[in-house]
Amino acid sequence: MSEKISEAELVVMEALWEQSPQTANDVADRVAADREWSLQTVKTLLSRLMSKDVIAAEQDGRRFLYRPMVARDDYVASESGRLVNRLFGGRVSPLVAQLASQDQLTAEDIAELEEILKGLKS
Amino acid sequence: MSEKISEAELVVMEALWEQSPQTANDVADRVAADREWSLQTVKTLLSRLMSKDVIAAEQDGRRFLYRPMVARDDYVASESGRLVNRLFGGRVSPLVAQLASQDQLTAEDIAELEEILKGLKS
DNA sequence: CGCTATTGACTACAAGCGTAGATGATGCGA
DNA sequence: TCGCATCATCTACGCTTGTAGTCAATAGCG
Repeated sequence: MSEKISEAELVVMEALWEQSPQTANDVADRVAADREWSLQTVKTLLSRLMSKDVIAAEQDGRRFLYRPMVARDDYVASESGRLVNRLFGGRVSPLVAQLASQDQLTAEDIAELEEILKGLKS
Repeated sequence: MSEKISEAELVVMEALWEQSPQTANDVADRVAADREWSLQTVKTLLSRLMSKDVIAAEQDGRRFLYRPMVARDDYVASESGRLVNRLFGGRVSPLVAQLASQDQLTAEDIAELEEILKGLKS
């Protein structure tokens, strides 16, 4: 489907998902929390995301307001699916087993997982 | 830690994880199931994996026997962790919720997840 | 002992990525 | 109306990736 979003581009996407629409400057400010990027870098990333059709811009006076064209949920879904397929042969439980063995599961996670399972069984 | 393994390189790693040690030819044959790569391509990938120190080679006559230096489990663990951190703020349950909402959970997965949770609670 | 087939090393090359400078248009304040 | 600040666009450049060709060494066969 929509082209691959690179690591750096994703940081910009996150900023837009957090709030939109935003000007390039807004995005740069928001991104500055994570990365030490110049404004130019952020603009380049915005323009690459534009050509990948994952964001759109609407003109507002002499600047542009950018907004995401793909929902974060959709992106996250496709990335998670890709990982599960690549590394776990499409099976989800080994992934969780893996994370569990790394102690990446918080008590809260465990409780929530139980909820999820309960919901699925009915 | 060890450097990033690219998509194509991962295919080669999978072949080595499946069985090792193997010669370049063995790997190429095994890889041929997935990808239409020339033997040269596989050799290049092997040599890049060597310089990334994720595989090692031992000389056997005039050829080399390659073997992985990182366990598949370790790699998988770090990749899963990365994904969970990048996309879910380190929380595991939203990942599973996400996959569940895509119907990626098989009945078997659900049963196994219950087992995992049971194990964790004790 | 010389030739050929095999094998790793070196080289290549286009596309994508991370990072950013230079340029050019333009709206606004003086 | 003129200069400046502000934007977006164009260009750049070194690095990685995907894919593969060529070269040089060498082991084994005849």
